[in-house]
Amino acid sequence: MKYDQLKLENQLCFPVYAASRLITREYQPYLDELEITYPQYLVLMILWEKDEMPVNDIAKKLILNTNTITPLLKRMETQGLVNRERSKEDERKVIVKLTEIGNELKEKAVLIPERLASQLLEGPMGVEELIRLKEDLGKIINHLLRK
Amino acid sequence: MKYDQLKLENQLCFPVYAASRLITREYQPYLDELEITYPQYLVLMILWEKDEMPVNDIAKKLILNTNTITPLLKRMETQGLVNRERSKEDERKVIVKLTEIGNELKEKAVLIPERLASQLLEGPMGVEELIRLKEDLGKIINHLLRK
DNA sequence: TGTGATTTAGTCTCCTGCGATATAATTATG
DNA sequence: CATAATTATATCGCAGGAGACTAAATCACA
Repeated sequence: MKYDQLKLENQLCFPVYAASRLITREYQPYLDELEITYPQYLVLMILWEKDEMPVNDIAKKLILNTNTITPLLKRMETQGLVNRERSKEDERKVIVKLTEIGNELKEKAVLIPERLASQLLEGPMGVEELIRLKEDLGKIINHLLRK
Repeated sequence: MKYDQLKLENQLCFPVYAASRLITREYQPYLDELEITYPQYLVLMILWEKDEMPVNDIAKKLILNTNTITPLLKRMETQGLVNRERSKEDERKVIVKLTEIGNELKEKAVLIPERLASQLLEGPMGVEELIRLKEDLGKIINHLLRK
């Protein structure tokens, strides 16, 4: 059939798109407990690893534009999770850092990856396959970023 | 280190999330030519394969809620890509079908998957690996939908 | 030193994506 | 037949995500 490549099932794009939403959905109940959203969780993970980062560094790590990250960070500031203040050295930069509350969330969040991992492992894929999947996606991400 | 599992790089979720956005971004220039968005393209692919579907069937295929798909379809109707009309047999149903214009877009769209595929194949992964990746994601999607 | 380019954030606007809820049509059941 | 449950779609409100653009600070270099 001439248009076979236009079938949804034959494309890589759709599974990536669908899996992304389904995985986010899977996080939802755990994130609800902490009263944060999935992108907020990603920001927190970055800051837990290295506190005090300029907006742009966070955007780069998450591969997001500043017009996405700025309102996100503002909402997080309103919720009392982070502080935002201009850098003294370079006044173009806004340094984002965790509040006490943001820092304390780490203790509760530490269980989330374990729970997710065990949920995924209930499925047909083993640890090695999931790691390979992660690495394969990493290859695609690097390839697309390189251009 | 106690919190290693909270590092961004150690989680599967983030690569899926990032790859999804990057791939969509890769489609953008091609979709811009057709003046459609990525989710609109997904809807069209479904209708190109089987025209005249109720809203709910489209939503299920795309794993989207009706509150996402309804405004999407309305915008597509405004753009003249599809028609929406209530089913005679079951008046709860709204049947979505392609317009002449929506149908003709198929001819132009047929090149998109080829272009995307060749772009991905410029990267470090071969056809077999990409197919395996698609299947692995399919396994995860099925597992998460099953629950 | 001055000025044009670059960097960094932010704003505006539009399109998703979804939880909660509403409404109307249909089906199931006592 | 009546009404409760289910199904199909839509609405409301909020949080992303991104393109196009603006503004301010800093940098590069003639």
